[in-house]
Amino acid sequence: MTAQTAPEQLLIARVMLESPLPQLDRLFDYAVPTALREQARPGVRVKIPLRSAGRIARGYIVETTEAVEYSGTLSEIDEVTSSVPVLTPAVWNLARRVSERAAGSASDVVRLAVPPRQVRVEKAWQLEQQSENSPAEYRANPTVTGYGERVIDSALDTGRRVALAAIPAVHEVSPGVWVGRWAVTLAEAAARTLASGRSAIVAVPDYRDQQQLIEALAVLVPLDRISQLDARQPNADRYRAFLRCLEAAPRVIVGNRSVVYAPAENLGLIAVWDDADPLHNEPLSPYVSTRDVALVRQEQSGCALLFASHSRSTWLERLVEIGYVAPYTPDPAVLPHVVPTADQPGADAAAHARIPSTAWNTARRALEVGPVLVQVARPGYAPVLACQDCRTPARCRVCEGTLRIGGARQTPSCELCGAIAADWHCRHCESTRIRLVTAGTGRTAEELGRAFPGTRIIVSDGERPHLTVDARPALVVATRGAEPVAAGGYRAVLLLDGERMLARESLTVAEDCLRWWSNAIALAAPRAPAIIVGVGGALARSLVTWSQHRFAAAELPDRRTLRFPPMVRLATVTGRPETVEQAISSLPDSVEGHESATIDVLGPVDAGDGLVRATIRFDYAFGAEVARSLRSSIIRNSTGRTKRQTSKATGTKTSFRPPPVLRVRFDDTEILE
DNA sequence: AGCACGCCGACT
DNA sequence: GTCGGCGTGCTC
Repeated sequence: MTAQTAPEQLLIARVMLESPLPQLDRLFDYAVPTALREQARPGVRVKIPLRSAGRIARGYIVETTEAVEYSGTLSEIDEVTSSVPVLTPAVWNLARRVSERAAGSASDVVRLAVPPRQVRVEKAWQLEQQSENSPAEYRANPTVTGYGERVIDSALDTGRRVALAAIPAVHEVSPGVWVGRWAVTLAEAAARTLASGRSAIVAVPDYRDQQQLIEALAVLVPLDRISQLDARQPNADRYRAFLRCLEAAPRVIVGNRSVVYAPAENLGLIAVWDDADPLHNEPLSPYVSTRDVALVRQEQSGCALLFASHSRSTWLERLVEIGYVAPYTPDPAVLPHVVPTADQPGADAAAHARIPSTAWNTARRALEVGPVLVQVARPGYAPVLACQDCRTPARCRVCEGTLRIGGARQTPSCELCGAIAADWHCRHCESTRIRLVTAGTGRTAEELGRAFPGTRIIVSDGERPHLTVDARPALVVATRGAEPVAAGGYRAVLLLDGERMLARESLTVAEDCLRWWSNAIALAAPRAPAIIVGVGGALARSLVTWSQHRFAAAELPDRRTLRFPPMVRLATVTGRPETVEQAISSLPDSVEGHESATIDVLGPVDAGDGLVRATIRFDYAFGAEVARSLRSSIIRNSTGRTKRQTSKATGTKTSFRPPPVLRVRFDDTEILE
């Protein structure tokens, strides 16, 4: 060592391992060799030895420090895979909080947040970064229109949390290009954020929504300031877009659910379109929805948060009621022309198929001037148990869960708590006769086409979706959720399968239907009639007055009484009976400072393959405690569990892992279906 | 996951 | 007396 070299402090890197194993879900300290000092910055991918020098694991440096927290001898970082800091501190903090809340691994969340590395893409990007051509400054003063003078602007500027009732209309953003008006609103909000020098993230449920948003953005924001980050795009494209987000210049980042993890520095806005759409539910562990990630990220970053939708979800309504999110409605108000009809399908079946005469007449007239939307149910619903006499769906008398039946002559039992419904009787008509109701498949386009001979028919469904249709007359038959945007709006909207959609057995069926119908009605031209067939009561009323939030608000007291989401939270625990039993028995039974908060367990019920499932219901105050408790149960059960079995027959040794030792899932609304 | 440590049966 | 079986536990 020469005299000039100052004695260097030992540099320590704290590393998150890329591993799904819960027992490895913590930071490990490694010494940074002198040769890697320059590269070993927080956020970079590294390779490190684990347990023995021969075994190399991958991970990310989360932070560097000079203080030693680990008392043993440190191993050295083996290699810095790339000097690009892909796991930013903000995203790391988000991943850690989100995983804690969901009793999952931080590395599982990071896997959603950081796309796999593409060496060629990364090299090209790095080269481009050196050439230092910063984008032209975005000079504009965009404003969010349709909500009163600068009302939303100031909400954005002050970082508020907002539940925004979208404007039910379509809009021509450039000649011949029509999008839902909601897309314009979100694009304006994003543009305003960008103009203030900050980035905006906009999460939409599916690709069709994303297209509309991009069209709306393209006329407001320079194209090189827009990134599309979508888990379905090819890896190279996704990684390229991801790297762009790491650049200092603010951007608008658009994508589906995983976009809420985009590494935008200086984040000014997170916007979520239609938060109740099930596509916002992440199917990968730890199963955290866009809504929840957005709420956590807003809390951490202090950015503005915009939930926009035509129909308010009960989850959002709860947040409005506790004052956490502020509601805004269009000003001037926009009221679609909704007409409920109790008319029965016409007797003349051959001519009118199953369309009631009022609906048929309206459609006939509208078809003379432009396109008409016909929304139908998706084919094939599961059979449900209902009262044989009055058709009221059968529910568990203990917990209001859904009743299921195993075999033909078996007694129905509750899917949630397992209670046997031995002496069931209908709470509506007191009948004791229960039967299986099978909702038939949806009506076909051909069937509808026969009712309107000589008309152009366009079918849009899950397999053959149409994004848009032109303004010429056509009967557009779409399954719910696959409605195209029509140039100028539909001249009439027919919601035909209301009854069938409502027949689906699910706690959330009413709010789901309200969302599907509202989204379809919002595609109508100004003052064009939207006819809803066979639906009355509070549902129809909230559509006619276009005040879906009132319906959501009215749901909440019932949910509180029944102890159902969103008034309580749920966690389902699946595993072998003794494991689930252990996890349940180690749950906390009280939370300090929240003496009135309660927790209870439904089940366990059989989940097949020798596994059982219990559903834990708890008040929000319990959230952190329940997550922590379940997490430690997961860790306890994940260690030393590999069992080797010697097969008697062949004498060969097979190593097998018992199926998921303990699976935990929070706020899974599908459990109620 | 992997891999090392550690405590009981059949062998030079 | 040991060699090695795989249950248990740890990984900076």
